[in-house]
Amino acid sequence: MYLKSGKPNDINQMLKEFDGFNLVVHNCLISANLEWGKLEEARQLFDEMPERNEVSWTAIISGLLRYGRVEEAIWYFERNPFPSLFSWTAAISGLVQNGLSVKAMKLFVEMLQSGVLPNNVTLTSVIRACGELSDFNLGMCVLGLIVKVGFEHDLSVSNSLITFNLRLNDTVSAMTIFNRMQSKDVVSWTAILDMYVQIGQLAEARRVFDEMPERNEVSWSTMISRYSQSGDAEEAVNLFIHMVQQGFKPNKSCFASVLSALASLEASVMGKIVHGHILKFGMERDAFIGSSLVDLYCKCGGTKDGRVAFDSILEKNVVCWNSMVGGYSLNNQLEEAKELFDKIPRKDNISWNSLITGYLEYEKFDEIFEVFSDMLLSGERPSKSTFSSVLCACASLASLERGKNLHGKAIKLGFHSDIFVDTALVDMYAKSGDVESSKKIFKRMPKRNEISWTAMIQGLAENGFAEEALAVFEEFEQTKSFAPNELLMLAVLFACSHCGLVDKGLYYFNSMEKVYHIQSNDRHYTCVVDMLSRSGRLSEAEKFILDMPCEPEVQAWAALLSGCKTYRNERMAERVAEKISELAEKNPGGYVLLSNVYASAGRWLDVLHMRKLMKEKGLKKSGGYSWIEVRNQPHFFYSQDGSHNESSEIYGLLELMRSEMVLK
DNA sequence: CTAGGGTTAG
Repeated sequence: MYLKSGKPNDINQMLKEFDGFNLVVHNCLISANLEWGKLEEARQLFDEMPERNEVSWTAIISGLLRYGRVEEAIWYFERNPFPSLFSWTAAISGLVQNGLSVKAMKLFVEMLQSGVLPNNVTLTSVIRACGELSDFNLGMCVLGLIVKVGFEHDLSVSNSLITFNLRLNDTVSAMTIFNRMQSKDVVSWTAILDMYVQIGQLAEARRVFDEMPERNEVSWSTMISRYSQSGDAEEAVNLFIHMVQQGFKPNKSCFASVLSALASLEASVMGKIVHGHILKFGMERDAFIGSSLVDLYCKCGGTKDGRVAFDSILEKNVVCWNSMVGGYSLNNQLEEAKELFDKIPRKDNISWNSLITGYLEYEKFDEIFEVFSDMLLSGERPSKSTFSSVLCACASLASLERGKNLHGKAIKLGFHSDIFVDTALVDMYAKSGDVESSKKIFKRMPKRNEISWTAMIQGLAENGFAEEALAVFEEFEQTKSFAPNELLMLAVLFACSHCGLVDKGLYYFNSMEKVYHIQSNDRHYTCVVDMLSRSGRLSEAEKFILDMPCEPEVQAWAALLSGCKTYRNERMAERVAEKISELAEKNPGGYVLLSNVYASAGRWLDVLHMRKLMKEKGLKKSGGYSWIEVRNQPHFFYSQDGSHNESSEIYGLLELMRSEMVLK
């Protein structure tokens, strides 16, 4: 009683005052110290004992294993003069818990050879090891032994067998065992609940949960984490609230799951309340909870609070570091991200990807290639998400050479038919102007999602193959595998606009809400205005833009203005220009756009006027530019001037080529 | 001495 409720120091003090030595009291003290996490004290007590029995040995072995001190535990195990069933079991289960299932199985065989028969506890650990190894045959051997020793109707053993079958995706066997069990406990029910989630039947899992005869914090935790993992964060949080209301005390796993759900909802207020509870229980130093807290605060934009949570984690694992690096990346604190990244003691794949994703989000492309080559040098194997990020950078830079190189690496690493990598490749080749390669990859993709289709349609349209883009869209509609999304429809409208299929475009635009139930946004409207303006249906375009339910983009007016210029409608041009000037007052981009629009319309005086106006207002947005890559080196061409240092040569050559073409 | 639940990127 005293040991369970008392403070370790008081009791250790008592022991010193205790006259003489009592083996039983001493053993109790060792287990108590282990319970309190006082590993060194427990070890010292053990080492100083004048005599030890099998309980002492078992306690120290299992205690060391509980804290992951495998080698020391084995050292004691090998010197144990009383190799009883208990100490064998302690060693085997400890090894399994530390992920050393092969070692555990070897020990189990040794145990059998030494003539000791397993009990139900030993068997549960051994079955778990078979499951971790996903070894069906090994599992069947153990099952034979179970039947032989007569434990096939044991509750714990049956529970373990359910999990073993689930791990091997044999839900039928798992269900059979569950149904045949005479008595079931909360573990059995929780396992079967998880089975329904595994086969994708979350609703059925919820039914099991609601009808379970008995629930504990693990059952709650399972259900909450499953909701969170399958993207239903609201339901996860709801369930958490119910759990607390019903008087269950959430444990670490549960807090970690609910924090993750709150992070995806960016619910900072609720997050702070939960954080309060965690502080009350003193669990904020835990690695699982800590990394979830870091993630929560960073997703809500508070990297400072995130950092405080990070710094208070006692034993940081790689996930903690990754969460913090990802948090900085997310909030455009890329220097902090890199600085922290460099300090990660043992980086994993996600560490690299978190940093790369940050650079991608904020368009720091050079850094991406730098980090990527560091990654390769460090020996870390890029994953499919590494490839999709780095390929995306190549696409943004239209960097064909680098893209091809990556394509080769991806094939070598066996990512050639991964949906994410393939989509990134389709996009990269299309953006770099190599439509043929883009098409080739798209055609042989075994599976496609809406992003793959969008990349292909957009890619074709942008490279001047608008009709083909529309043909691909029609092919998409025939697959009927999923409904198009707004981005896909934007690509379709873009294609219609670029091949003059105005009525078809209008048809698609009108079917967006009616057929596909997609809310059209300002970019879709701009596309339609562009479409109408290009084909000379100017008054229709103007009416369309004025009837828009949302605020039109400046680009919509610009498209109309450009149409006015092409079809020489001076009066409308005046009206539109007026409108653009109004909008341009509001944002700096507007001025640049306006000056570019005027420039292309040939009104140089107005251009000069606009640029002057911008200068006066202190607006410093650079004009548009274009670039091309030669031998991995980008060359930039700005629209205002001949800023490229070989521009006169380039333009000269261009002129020469033009005359050649005319001569032919 | 045991079975069931946990955090990060895309």
